[in-house]
Amino acid sequence: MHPEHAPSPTAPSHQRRKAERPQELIDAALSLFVEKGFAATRTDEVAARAGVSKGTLYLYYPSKEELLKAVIAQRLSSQITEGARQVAEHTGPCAGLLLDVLAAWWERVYDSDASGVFKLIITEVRNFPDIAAFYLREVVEPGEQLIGQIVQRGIDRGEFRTVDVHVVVHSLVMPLVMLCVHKHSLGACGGMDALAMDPRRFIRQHIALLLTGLLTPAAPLATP
Amino acid sequence: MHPEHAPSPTAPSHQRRKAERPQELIDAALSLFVEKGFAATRTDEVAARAGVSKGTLYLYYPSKEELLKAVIAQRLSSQITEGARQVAEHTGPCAGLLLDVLAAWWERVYDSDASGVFKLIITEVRNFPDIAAFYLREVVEPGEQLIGQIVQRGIDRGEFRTVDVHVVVHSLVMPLVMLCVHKHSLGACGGMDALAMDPRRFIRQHIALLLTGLLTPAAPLATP
Amino acid sequence: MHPEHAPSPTAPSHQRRKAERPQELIDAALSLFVEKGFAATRTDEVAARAGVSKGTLYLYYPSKEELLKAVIAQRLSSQITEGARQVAEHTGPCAGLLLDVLAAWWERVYDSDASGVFKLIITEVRNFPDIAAFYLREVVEPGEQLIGQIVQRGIDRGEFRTVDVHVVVHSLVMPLVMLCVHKHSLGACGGMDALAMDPRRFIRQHIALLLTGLLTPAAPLATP
Amino acid sequence: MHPEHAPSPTAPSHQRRKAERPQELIDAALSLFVEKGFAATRTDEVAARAGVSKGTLYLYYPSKEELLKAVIAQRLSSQITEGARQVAEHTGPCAGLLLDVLAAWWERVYDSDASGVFKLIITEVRNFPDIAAFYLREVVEPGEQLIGQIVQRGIDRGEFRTVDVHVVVHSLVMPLVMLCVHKHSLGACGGMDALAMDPRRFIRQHIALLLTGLLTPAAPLATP
DNA sequence: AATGAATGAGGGTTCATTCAT
DNA sequence: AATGAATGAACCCTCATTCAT
Repeated sequence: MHPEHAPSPTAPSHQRRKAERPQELIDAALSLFVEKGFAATRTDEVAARAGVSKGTLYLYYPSKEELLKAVIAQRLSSQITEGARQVAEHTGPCAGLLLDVLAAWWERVYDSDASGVFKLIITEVRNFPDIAAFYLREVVEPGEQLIGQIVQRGIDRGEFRTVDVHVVVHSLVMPLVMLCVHKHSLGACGGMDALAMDPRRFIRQHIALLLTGLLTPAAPLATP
Repeated sequence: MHPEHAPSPTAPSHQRRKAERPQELIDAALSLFVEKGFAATRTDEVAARAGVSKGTLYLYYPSKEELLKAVIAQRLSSQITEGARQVAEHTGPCAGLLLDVLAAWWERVYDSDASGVFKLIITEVRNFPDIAAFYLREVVEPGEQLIGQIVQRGIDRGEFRTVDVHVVVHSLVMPLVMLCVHKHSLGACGGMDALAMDPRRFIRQHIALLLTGLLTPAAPLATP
Repeated sequence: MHPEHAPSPTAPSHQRRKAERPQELIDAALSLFVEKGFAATRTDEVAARAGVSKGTLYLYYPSKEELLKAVIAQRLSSQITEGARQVAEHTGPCAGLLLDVLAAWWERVYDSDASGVFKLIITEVRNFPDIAAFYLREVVEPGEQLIGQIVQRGIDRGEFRTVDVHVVVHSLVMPLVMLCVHKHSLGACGGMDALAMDPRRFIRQHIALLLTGLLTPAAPLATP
Repeated sequence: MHPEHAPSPTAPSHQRRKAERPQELIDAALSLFVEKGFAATRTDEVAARAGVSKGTLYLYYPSKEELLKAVIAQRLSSQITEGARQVAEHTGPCAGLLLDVLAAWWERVYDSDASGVFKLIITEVRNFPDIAAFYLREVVEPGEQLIGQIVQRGIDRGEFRTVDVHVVVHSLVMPLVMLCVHKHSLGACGGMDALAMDPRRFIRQHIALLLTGLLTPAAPLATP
């Protein structure tokens, strides 16, 4: 209808900014919500960190609460799909696959600001119950599915001892999540490095330790 | 001044109530802070749940923030000492000791409302940095000390393989903490039991799984 | 339950103020809503005119809109009952009764701040449709009933010509209402006395003029 | 400056639109101001109802308040002149003239959206005192002049009894104005037709009723 | 000691107005 | 001329804190 106003690669900067605003606001909101909590974050802070005025925020999100939901929704989309691809392609021993998939996924999340989403959910889920169902469906279930599948395959192939898959999955994953949470709580309280260790090294050693308990005596940890 | 109100061994019940007020307020505050977060909890709610009026709260704590600190401080005291005693008395294999100490400590915490303190600290530590130092000194360090000691003793005795003590301690403990946090976040969002498992059983299996990876091939899991 | 807190004639001034607050707030709100309109009146203005702070207003009324409804509701109660009593007691000619009832009712309303309610309803009824039904039921219908009854009695007795009762009632009443509205709109714009006349005199002459048109040639205006 | 855009008798349609913008904006503003009140009407609503964007409104009127003044000013011009012409041409009895002039004028106003201006003035005159002087000079005074003149002529000719002209004028006119106001307040609150009558019929009967009281016994209501 | 009415600073949200395009 | 994104002052309402009783 109004082709002369359609955004295009050569659109004026005014138009390009508009397209980027929602993401800028979500980024600002995520960092502040994780930092201070939802209730303690003021909308002007979010706007200021996104480089706009308070009123502008409301051009894109109708309320602070909707902004929170947008933050959660957009960070949860497709965090799992990448791992699924890795699994599909893999052919070698399951132990190595587990280590690779978990460590790769975790490093991707831990290094990005998506790591804060775990803290955010822990903090806010009881005040906004919609989030719970969403998170379970989008993250918890597909994630457990994925890891559980690998563990089951290892058992079926005789690489792993016969164990409760559910238990193993949680023993593996909980510390990964915990480190993400830690990064944004005690870990962010400068000066006192509570854990006093390299998180990457820890995660790999943690997985290896569990694999040691998991492997049948004969099985190798990785392809020789 | 009012001798007829002087406290006595046979003081009237409303005198006894007075002595219990601080604890009642702390209990009310803890449950609400854990439930909704510090910022989203109103002081009238705390007072109401403690069965007093809003003004009364301020007779015992000078501000909402001081109330928070009192909540944290009183819940962290002497959660560790019990474990230390167990360790001192124990003589058998370290694997059994680890399982006993960890499971006993965890069950005590998980079943009480002290479990909420973990969520509370994760949520609020960045807004109240005093809490960080306090928590590290009172909980994290003595806890790691205690568990680390047992692991080290197992290595020294040849029961455990030579591993990074720090890593093992965190692999062991993080899921315990995580379950406490879960109880008060997703786990409290009625209806959807995300984990779908018995936490007690999980914790024992988790520890056993790690011990399997930890034990030297010859060592027994428990006293034969 | 708490007899020691029950308000009593000898209650402390603190208690007596509390009992008077709702009326003080309604009076303040009525005058301001009539003066500036509902939307253009700020809640702090209402509070200030009532001699309290902004927060106090919300101890008594949960929102500005509920305050408006309270204003309307309390001013409409029992404005009609007094007239009904006069009618019941009267025995003489209907013309005199009409003049007395209408002029008395009108003077009572015109001189009090209830006169502003007419303007308020005209102004706000479309934004708050609840008010319409309430006003029709509490004021319009009983009022028309009352006046219509007198007119009908006059016709039945042969004092008045046979006319459309409905029309007469409205011809009589509309200028009365109009003067009330005028008092709070153009009439309040100091300096320019648009009507340039004594409203009391006008109302009596207006009624008399209509009665002249109403009376059968033989009937007297009042008891001889 | 831009000769290619110079307006011409055969200007393109978007030029003609431009010329109509002020009127479209005034129409939109009038209907909304009457509906919701000045303060409760948002400028985007006015713009939307006029079919333009919010910014465009400010090309034609420098502020919301100036728009209000424009609305009032343009609706008040020349509502009276038509009546004046009728009076000048008339020769028959004054009673018929009064009925014709008043009913014709009233029907013209009541059926158009000019009827809303009465409500608008009642509602806003205290917030914008400029309007008061303007309205009195442009509408009230010439209107009273016109009607008063006819009444006076009737008295002079012996058609009407000797009465207070001022009173008669207001008794005649107030219900006419009131019906206009009613149309846009209670009358617009769908469903409950408070008056339950045909306004045209009422107005004619109202005037006739007053004329009955006004006429000397011998005078006819209209030319035989 | 206990109450709860009162306060007022502060936060979420709206909207008249501006201005780059 | 027209747009609509952006602004920020202002408004409604909340709630931590105080204090008279």
